[in-house]
Amino acid sequence: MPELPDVEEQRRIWARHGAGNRIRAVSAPAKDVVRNTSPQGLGRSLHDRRLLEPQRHGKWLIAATGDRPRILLHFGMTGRLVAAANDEPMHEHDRVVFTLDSGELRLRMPRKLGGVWLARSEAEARDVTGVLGPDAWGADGEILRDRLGGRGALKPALMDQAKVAGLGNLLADEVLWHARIHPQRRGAELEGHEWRMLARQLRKVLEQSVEAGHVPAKDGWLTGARDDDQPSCPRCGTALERGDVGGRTTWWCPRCQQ
DNA sequence: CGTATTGTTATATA
DNA sequence: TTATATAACAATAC
Repeated sequence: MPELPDVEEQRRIWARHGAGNRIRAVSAPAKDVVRNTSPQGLGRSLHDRRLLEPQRHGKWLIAATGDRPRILLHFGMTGRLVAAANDEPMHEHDRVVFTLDSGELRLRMPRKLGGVWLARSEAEARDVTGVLGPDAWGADGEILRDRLGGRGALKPALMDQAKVAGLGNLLADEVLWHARIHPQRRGAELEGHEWRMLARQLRKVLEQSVEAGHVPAKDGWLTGARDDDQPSCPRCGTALERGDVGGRTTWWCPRCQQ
């Protein structure tokens, strides 16, 4: 489930195998995955462009070229980048292929959510991604209170990309569990120390997740427990509670997260 | 067939 | 008006 850490891993792959290289061709076995132009149009715009260092904002990978055209990638639920040699056989889920001077970058994505967009300007990029809040990696207590301190429940706010960018369902639960805050607490009710705790735990969870390239299902983390048959809190052993918050499945510890 | 997950969009409500 | 809540939709594996 590509959230911020997973996309950061894709950014590293693009940086390692793409940056500095020139695009020779673009092909798309699944042409509908190229969203706002055709594969041919993408190829025309990108032909012979040199790839720069890619950026990430929330769950979006922004791969700049030359200076104008940017490639925007969103990985949906199942997408990832694969660096491959030119003669490597295609995988059935390789949806878009960027052929470079050396090797290829392939968007491998079993389910065709997400996709590839072309943006010729900052404004076009914004239209594609929608309004994105500040990236969650780097958000401090001030920013969190400022962005999430509304009257709504905290978890849906955490996942709202316009408020803070990069968190999905798994990370939101993980961070709230670490910070011992109930997912349905209203942002407006939180105290100063809770914002600081939230920011500290957010930083900790993101640090370790970004390093791993995904949210690790490690001991002592909610993600390591939530898929068990009888999930219990890794901290206190209480049976975890499962519910629906903001339309998403949510796990929390009824004892730690009051 | 329902569930799961990422988003977007539309509509309703406070 | 703005923010929030709810539901539908898209895609595909299990």
